[in-house]
Amino acid sequence: MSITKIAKDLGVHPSTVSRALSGKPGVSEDLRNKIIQYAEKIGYYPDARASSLRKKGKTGTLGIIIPDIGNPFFATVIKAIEDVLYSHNYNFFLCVSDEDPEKEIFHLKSLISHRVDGIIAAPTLDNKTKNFYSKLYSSKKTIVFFDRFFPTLDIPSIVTNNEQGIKKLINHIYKMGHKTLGIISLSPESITGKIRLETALNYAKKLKITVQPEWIQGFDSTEESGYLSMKKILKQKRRPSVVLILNDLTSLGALRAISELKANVPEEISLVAFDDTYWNQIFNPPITCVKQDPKEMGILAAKNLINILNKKNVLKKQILLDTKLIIRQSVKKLI
Amino acid sequence: MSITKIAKDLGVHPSTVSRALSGKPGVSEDLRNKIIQYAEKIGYYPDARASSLRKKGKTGTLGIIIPDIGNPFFATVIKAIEDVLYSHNYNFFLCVSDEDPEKEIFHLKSLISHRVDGIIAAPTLDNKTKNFYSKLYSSKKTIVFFDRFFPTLDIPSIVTNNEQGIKKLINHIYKMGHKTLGIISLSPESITGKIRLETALNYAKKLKITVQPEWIQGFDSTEESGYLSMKKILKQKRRPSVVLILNDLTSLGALRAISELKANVPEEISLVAFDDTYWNQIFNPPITCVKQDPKEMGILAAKNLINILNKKNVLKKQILLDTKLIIRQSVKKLI
DNA sequence: CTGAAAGCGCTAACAC
DNA sequence: GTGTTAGCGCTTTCAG
Repeated sequence: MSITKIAKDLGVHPSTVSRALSGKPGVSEDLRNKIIQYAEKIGYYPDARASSLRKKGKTGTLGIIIPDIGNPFFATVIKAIEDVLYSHNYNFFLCVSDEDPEKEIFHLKSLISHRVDGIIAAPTLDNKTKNFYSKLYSSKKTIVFFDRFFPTLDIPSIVTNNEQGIKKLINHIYKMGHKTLGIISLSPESITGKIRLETALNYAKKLKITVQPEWIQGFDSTEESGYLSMKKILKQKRRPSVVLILNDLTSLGALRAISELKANVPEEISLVAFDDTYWNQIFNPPITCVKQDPKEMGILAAKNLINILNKKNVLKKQILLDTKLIIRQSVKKLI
Repeated sequence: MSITKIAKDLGVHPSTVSRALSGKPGVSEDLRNKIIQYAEKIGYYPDARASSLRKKGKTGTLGIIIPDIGNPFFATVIKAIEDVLYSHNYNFFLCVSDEDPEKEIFHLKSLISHRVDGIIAAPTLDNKTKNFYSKLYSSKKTIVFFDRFFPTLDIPSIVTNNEQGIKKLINHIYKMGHKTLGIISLSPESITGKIRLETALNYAKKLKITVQPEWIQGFDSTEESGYLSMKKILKQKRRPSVVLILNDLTSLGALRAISELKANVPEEISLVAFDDTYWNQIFNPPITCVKQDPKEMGILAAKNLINILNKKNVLKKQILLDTKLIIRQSVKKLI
């Protein structure tokens, strides 16, 4: 199944076959058709490796790195990226980092070995990964970050305005009269979680909303952590009037805990969440939240990468996406 | 950044560099170390294309084809596959078919061009795709199907026992005393949907459960379809006592319709669903359902493929996975 | 232990 | 129009 074999079988030269199959001029229509038909008949598909190797050009492949496909947020981003890439004829390797710097670097090396044209990544924020991305970038590899980025690296990125989102939520509960706040946080390694938590604490302080240390729970960005954290908060004798949950999977767990303990929302406890996923609308009552736009994030990341590859101008290096407050019925009006 | 460049810089022969870097014997330790250090210093990563081209061996890459990453079921399968592949050092191209035969065939061709070692696919069931897979398989490509398969093709597959799952659900509602049943079905192209629907209809008939034609709704496998279908059923003056929903995304939509219309489950209407995803547990009341095992499906698909690639024996060609009935509180007891 | 030469499958530049 | 030649980056003989 190679151009050489076809050439031999048809008694012509390999270069003629190459020209015929790749639509280049310089072959008579008769011969071209004969070659194309024969190639189809024997089920020939050109070897992309050999072709890209010889052309010294692009491979038409990209690498995408995400921490977790199980998270609907990332699944949605990937879906949007896929859409753009397909319409531009790119294939991509999907790499899962599990937030593990070693695993991420392993994948990066392998992507480089496969000579991908570019990399779209939600990077694990760690010194090792930072150094590696930095090296790659200075050796002219095309990289676009989404969801997270390294503040000290000048690599294009598409990130949600997390501070804005948190402030919108806290403003809302403030207006509803809440003065005590609990928080279900994320993995301590998550920069996203760190930013959201810090913004929440600072802004709550500014508005004189009390956050007792024992009201801050969460050890991880998983459903399990959300579940256990919410249970811990609910079992305290002095509870906050409202709990802020910092992402989608943890809020799923928190909601499960609430269902299980049959806590009444918003009468006994109010709830607000970062991220608007599937379940926020069908919970009883529907959850007030701040919505990121993972679809837009994916589209922008992919388009930016492609623009850079095509040497087109990229308008902004760092894109900050707005969040949207969606008011539902999970916050009790106290005033 | 090539072996030749390293060889030139160090004044040795490319073949020596190759031996040194790939851990082959026949290089003095001193020279080997010198070469390895130099390679690291200049950030050299071997060209996987050139290497696999020359070795005439495997590329270490696979292709995965799914209809939709937005669907949590497939996201979970992918996650499991990724886990197995990573531990066996395989990279993979992720391809999304959108249930479009043309798109799927386009992706298949591109996977072949990239000379993937094997393909794991939840195929779109269509004559065109069937013929294409059939051709690929007879030309010795390694393929494993999951979630769906072509009954007339002898290609290994890992599929859920859909009939069993539906029967478990219908048995349950029968025991609870229900005599009238509505169904929210899937896309007419979905073989999974077809099997589930037919089994439900036949088995209901057998148990003398009535299914009026206007109680069968659904035009698609999406959230939207589930939402609109449930609304249609709820608005009828003569309604079934229980509604069976045939997958996860449609049940999400159905639950949204129920929340919106404030229908009381299970007092006004009972619910059972195929698939146990995130939201079944946090809905009020929690949804009785039958659970597939997407994780197991992914693990088996990946392991089977790897076994075949390693010429190990595959125990069973067609694996049928059991379903599990999870009884919660969405079905009213009528007797 | 190291070097030389050949070739994986393909394409681009150059002949005729 | 078609053939010839060279070489992308790598590995694998075979020499020395």
